[in-house]
Amino acid sequence: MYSSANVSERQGQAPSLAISTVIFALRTDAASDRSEIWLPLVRRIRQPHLGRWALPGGPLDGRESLQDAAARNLRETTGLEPTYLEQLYAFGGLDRSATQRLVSIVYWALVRPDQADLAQESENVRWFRASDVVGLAFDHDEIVAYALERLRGKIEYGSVAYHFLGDRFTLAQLRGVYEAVLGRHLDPANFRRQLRSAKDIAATDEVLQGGRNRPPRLYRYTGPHAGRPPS
Amino acid sequence: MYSSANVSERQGQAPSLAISTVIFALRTDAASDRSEIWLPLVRRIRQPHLGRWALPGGPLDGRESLQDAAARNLRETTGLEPTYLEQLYAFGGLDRSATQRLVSIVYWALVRPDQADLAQESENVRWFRASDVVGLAFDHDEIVAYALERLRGKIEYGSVAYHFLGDRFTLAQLRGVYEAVLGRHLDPANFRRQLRSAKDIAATDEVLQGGRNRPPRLYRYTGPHAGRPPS
DNA sequence: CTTGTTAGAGTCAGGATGACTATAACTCAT
DNA sequence: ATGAGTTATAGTCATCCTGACTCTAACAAG
Repeated sequence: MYSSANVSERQGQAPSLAISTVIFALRTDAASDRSEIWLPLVRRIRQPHLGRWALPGGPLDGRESLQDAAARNLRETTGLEPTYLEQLYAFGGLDRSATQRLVSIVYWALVRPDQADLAQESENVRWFRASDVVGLAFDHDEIVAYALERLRGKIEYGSVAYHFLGDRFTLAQLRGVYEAVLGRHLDPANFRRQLRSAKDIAATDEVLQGGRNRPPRLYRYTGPHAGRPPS
Repeated sequence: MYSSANVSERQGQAPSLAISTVIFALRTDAASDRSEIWLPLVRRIRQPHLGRWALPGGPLDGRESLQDAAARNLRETTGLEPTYLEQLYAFGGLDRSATQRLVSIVYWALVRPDQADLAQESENVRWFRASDVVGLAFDHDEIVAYALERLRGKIEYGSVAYHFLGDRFTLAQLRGVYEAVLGRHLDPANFRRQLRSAKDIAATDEVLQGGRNRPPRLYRYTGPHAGRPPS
């Protein structure tokens, strides 16, 4: 038995506070040539849930802001710097962990495909298709599901989609992001029309050469570049 | 000096975790007959910020879920049971409190006017117009501003407006809620048309008697009754 | 019974949306 | 070189939603 703590023993203790981060990246499936959402998970190297996959995270250090701690999760598991990082939700149910009362403040990040290709994989860090994750440690299954739900909600309204892509992108690539997140096909012509009226996207004078069809024009995102609400 | 703690001394300590709650209620201004957003604040009875007004809240007890702690804030300051209670944001900046590293998970609640009339006021609990609050303890000015912003965002999209009202209400009353939150005039005819297509609102066969004009029909909200996302 | 006020229905033009068609520009196989 | 296949990009058209507005109904107060 890895712990003798039970509910009555830990009633008086102050809850532990941890930060976790859901890191979403876009990967293009080589076979179908369609974009998909992936995320990195880390293998737990201690009890509870030893050996199972979990969201990157750890206890909150007294010297760090919440946002900084989430950025550190991102850096330590993938080697990447955050381009989009926002608070998702604070999870604090009584039965989240068998060994202690644990409150987790969860952030979510978006990284670009060129960054995701650089990210290290190892024995204890591996990338998974977001639609495949199941059987994670703690309540992390539900947290990932909730993060995907929020991602879907945000992409319709706001400006998150661009943060999945590099600074130059084609409209077909951007449409691929929307289709991957929303899970449905979008009409290319109508998609184009909508984005011409979107004000923080601008056409460049370059086109993407090297494809097997008519070369598409490259676009640029000119809006605000990071999502950081209050501190 | 109420504390000798400084930044370097508290670097190693685990952050304290507290729950606070922003409680919004609707009050009808007798003079202009227009609805306004009010909220109760409590006077601090200890350092830091002794004597200043602050959001109701306190440290998180190990036995309570986050939601339960927020409901307790509501109950203890107003005597009310929650009808709408949702997590707002977790604030964890390094300089929120001068005496300790403090992480606050903030909830927001909506209460109906009939409930707000029952709520006790006292020497240390008083209601304020939301647009007037300034000079609160800690960073609570910003928290209230952020809560109002979220309220505005949610009311356009979702079903929060009904939770400000009783189980029977006229369309003029509901429009008053929207106008108070959004801060602008809405056309009565267009507002009516939109709500006829809203599916979780149903007309009753009753009308409100006693006014000085044509008696308006009463409506009922039939959708889900509380906002509780994950735990 | 007239006046003032709100309730509630209806009209109309403009803008956005989804489905669809047509043409342009490129690569590749023959 | 030429035609087939594919994507880029523009345009059309009917429908729905929205804001501004008009009109009538139903009450209270004088």
